[in-house]
Amino acid sequence: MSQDGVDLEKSLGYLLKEASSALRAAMEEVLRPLGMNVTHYACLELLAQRPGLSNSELARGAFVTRQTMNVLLQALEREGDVTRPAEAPVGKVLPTRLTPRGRRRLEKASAAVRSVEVRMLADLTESEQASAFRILQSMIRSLRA
Amino acid sequence: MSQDGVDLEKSLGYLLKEASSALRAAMEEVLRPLGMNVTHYACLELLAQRPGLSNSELARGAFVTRQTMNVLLQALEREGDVTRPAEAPVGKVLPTRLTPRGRRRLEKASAAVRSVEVRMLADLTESEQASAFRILQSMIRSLRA
DNA sequence: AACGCTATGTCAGAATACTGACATGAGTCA
DNA sequence: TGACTCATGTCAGTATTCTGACATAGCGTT
Repeated sequence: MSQDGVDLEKSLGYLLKEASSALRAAMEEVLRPLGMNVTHYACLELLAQRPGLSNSELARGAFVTRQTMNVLLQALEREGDVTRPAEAPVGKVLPTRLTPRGRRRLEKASAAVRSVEVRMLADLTESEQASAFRILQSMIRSLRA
Repeated sequence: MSQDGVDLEKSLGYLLKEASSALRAAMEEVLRPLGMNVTHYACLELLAQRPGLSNSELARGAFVTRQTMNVLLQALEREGDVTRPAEAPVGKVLPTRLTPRGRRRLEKASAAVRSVEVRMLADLTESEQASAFRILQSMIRSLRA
């Protein structure tokens, strides 16, 4: 910017984008040494919390299309971080699971990401964090309506 | 998701991404009928607030690389929404300005985007909005540190 | 003046994510 | 049962964004 610190009438929408962008950059930075990117990490984290998620469900959870998630899953499968049955147990849905190797890689990544989040919240009180939680959820609900 | 509404231990980071993603989707939706996307709009809005911004400055403000912003500016120039001098008045920096046509297109887009933001904040009180402002700025500051 | 350092605009190629399309399976309803 | 709708996994092609690289201009220090 030609003149910083003047942040003239920044809207909440812009601030939201700015914060999200800064968070993503910080995450990419700590994940790169581990050979991961954010989508990569999001996928493994989702699988740790909800084993057996399908490709489409993972895509929605990581905010990408199911085609994009599919190529990521193929790569993760090739590297041995996740497994999918060769045939669908029911319907066409292929439930995905972490392998022990994937779980180990996720642990390191989780620690790195947690440290970023801790830094992000460093100057906020408990009650401010609770407010942020409520407010963000309200925004999401209203936007989806 | 296989089971929605259970939002198990969602982190603030995830919520931030979720809100930003929902906002972007909502913006794309209202901008599409106007033949614009979000980066498109961000560029014009920045130019309205700070006429004469350079390519690199616009890129930083819209959270893309300067290469990406450059191709966008070339398109905007071709369509007659912005103008850039053929030669740099000083150094290599090419100051960009809105044309009357660009200003008119921006006005419609601004109205559409504002309506989205109003919807996003519909269920929040004035003081909650002020809290959101403070909190997001704190997060950004901490992440950049 | 001369040397580094940084930032800019731009070109080319690579990587990444997307849109479109298809066949298939589950669920619904008449 | 049959028709319809919707969601899934996947393939192909397109579009978009990024990384790498280059020449150049401003700025500060020596």
